[in-house]
Amino acid sequence: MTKNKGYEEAVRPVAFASAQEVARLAGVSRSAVSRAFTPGASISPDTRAKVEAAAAELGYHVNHLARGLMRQQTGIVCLVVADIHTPYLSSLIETLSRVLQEAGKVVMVLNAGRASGRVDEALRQTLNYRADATLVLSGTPYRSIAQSCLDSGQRLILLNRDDHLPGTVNLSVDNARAARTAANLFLRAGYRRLALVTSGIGTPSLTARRDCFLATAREAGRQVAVWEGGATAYESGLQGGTELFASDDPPDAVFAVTDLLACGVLDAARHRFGRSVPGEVGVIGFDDIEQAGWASYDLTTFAQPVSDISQWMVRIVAGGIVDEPADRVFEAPLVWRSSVARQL
Amino acid sequence: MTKNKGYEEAVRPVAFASAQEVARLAGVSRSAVSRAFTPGASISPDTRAKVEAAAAELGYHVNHLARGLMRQQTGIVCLVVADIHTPYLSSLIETLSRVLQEAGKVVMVLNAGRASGRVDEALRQTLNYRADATLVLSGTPYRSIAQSCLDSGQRLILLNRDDHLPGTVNLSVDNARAARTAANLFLRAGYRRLALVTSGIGTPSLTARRDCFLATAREAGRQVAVWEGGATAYESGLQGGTELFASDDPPDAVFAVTDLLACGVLDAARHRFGRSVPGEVGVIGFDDIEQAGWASYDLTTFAQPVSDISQWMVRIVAGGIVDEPADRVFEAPLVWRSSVARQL
DNA sequence: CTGAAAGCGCTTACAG
DNA sequence: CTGAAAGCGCTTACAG
Repeated sequence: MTKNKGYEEAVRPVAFASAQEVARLAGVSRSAVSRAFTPGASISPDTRAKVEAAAAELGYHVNHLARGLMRQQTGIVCLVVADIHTPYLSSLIETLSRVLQEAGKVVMVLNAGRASGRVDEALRQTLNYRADATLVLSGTPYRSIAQSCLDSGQRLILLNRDDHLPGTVNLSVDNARAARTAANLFLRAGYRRLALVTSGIGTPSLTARRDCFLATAREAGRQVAVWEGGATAYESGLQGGTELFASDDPPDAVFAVTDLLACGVLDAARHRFGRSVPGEVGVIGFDDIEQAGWASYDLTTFAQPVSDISQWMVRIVAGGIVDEPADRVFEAPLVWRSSVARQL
Repeated sequence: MTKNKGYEEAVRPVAFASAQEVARLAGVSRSAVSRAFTPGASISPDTRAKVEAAAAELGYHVNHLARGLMRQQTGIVCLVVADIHTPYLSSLIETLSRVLQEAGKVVMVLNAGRASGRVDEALRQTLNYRADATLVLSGTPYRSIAQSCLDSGQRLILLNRDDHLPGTVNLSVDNARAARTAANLFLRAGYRRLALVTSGIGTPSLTARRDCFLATAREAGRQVAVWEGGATAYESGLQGGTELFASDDPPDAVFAVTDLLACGVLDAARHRFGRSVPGEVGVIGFDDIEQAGWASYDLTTFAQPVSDISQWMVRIVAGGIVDEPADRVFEAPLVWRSSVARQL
């Protein structure tokens, strides 16, 4: 309350300088200070200079909280995400935060954990801080809370979700096509005993990859051994691979629905069963995480269009897309490496 | 300005309900609404119930921006960080954001890129949004801007920085001890031609690891081949390893100052020179990233005390540490795996 | 326990 | 181009 009383005596006030103080020092009005920090506002070069000098002297920084209260936007964009440490998501966050910042936004990260309900809790924070937009990178919000976001004027963008909530923008990746390509790659190369490894987490993306891979194999008259379990992580791939290769009819080709899983499968094949890759076992992953390119894996996979997704999200957030439908499906291009033979 | 005029006619107002509206609907004062959302405020169960009912009906969410304006804190904690996609940093962000949220804070991530000056730009944002605290995980801020943060009452915590700016809290890891341990491990096992691989980025941590490794080897009467270059990444390790193993006097033990580098070195040894690890070449890394535990690497390394660091940071941010010196050096425990022999 | 009032730090018509 | 004034949505002594 009296935070700035006694200001004159204090050597170094532990508090922020206000526009009021800057105005006083510069000998102009409070409004002039405001204008000096508003691009495009009408202010003479002279008073602007005076304001800037005073601001520098006082160490003044516009309070964006107060500004957000007046303007209809705060500049805050929320990222709702779980498993931040995961290679794919961390690169998405990396590039998303970069382009968002370049667009003048500031990003708030809400770690939604893996527990259910955490997404909704995050969305509530989003509302509390009056975010201009929120990008849901993992998990699915309940309709009611999502509706609240929409009602309050927030832009809500969901990544890889099935349920098209009206008012929401849905971005996704062409999982079906990639899964079909994976199956055909195996079949054409001459692999005969196909398998699929996926986690126990049934996100729409993973489910789509699984189903399309199975469908394509079936159309070609092939059975597919399916291993499903655990988290979407290396360990699950290692375990799944181990169980598959230990079975009576071990596969010679496995599509792992994620690179993390694929690395585990590959290590199981190579280190636990001494199988050569791609000669005895072909492996295909999905995501093109950095490790997929490392010499020990050199995984054939599909690249997440991280850059395209980020750019599109920013365009939506920055209001660059209006009236044209913002929903979009991005391609995940095949990245050829050496974990699957071209021809056996 | 007239955002809520015409509210009665609108089917669904695209705007936020205010405490004022909640008060009207609940038949209480504006203050009562405020109290209903302030833990510990004096309010009767009866009026609280009325307020909650009205709030639910209107979809009211306290505006934390306005709240932050009045209280002396915003609840915002900024993370200034570069290379977010990197395994070590992404796990630090993962656990930091989790514990911070559990402590009732909200985290803003400022991607400082790798360019110089970006840290200062980030710190300026920190000031604009009146963050309660900011944690600098990468890079070094200029004194002047750091001083501004301190002056404005922000808590400023720096990770692994050398320059102890007064007023700032400095957290670091015992790099010296780890590097010494690495050298001794090699020497005791019987490795004879030591090498060190580090990046061209001279952060205090990397420099300390390098210097202490070299000093320990020197004390034992050993020369160390040093490769230094590139970013702190797998590719640099691969290149460094390749050049070292191709030299006239190739090493039989290399300490890579980071796991990412170590993975590259190990792949160079194994895949480009057919050297067996740990029999012909021993490799030690630092960080204990997830990949260090993967079967293809199984890297002996030192674990970043991510959890301890996070917990300590949160205690400082939440005000749990007062008057006692908050600076701290954490140990990075050795993680024994199979990339270095116990005895050749 | 409760309400009226002042105030946080800003922006933006409005009138000059 | 400029200043006085109203208002954004909240909290918190103050007085009852």
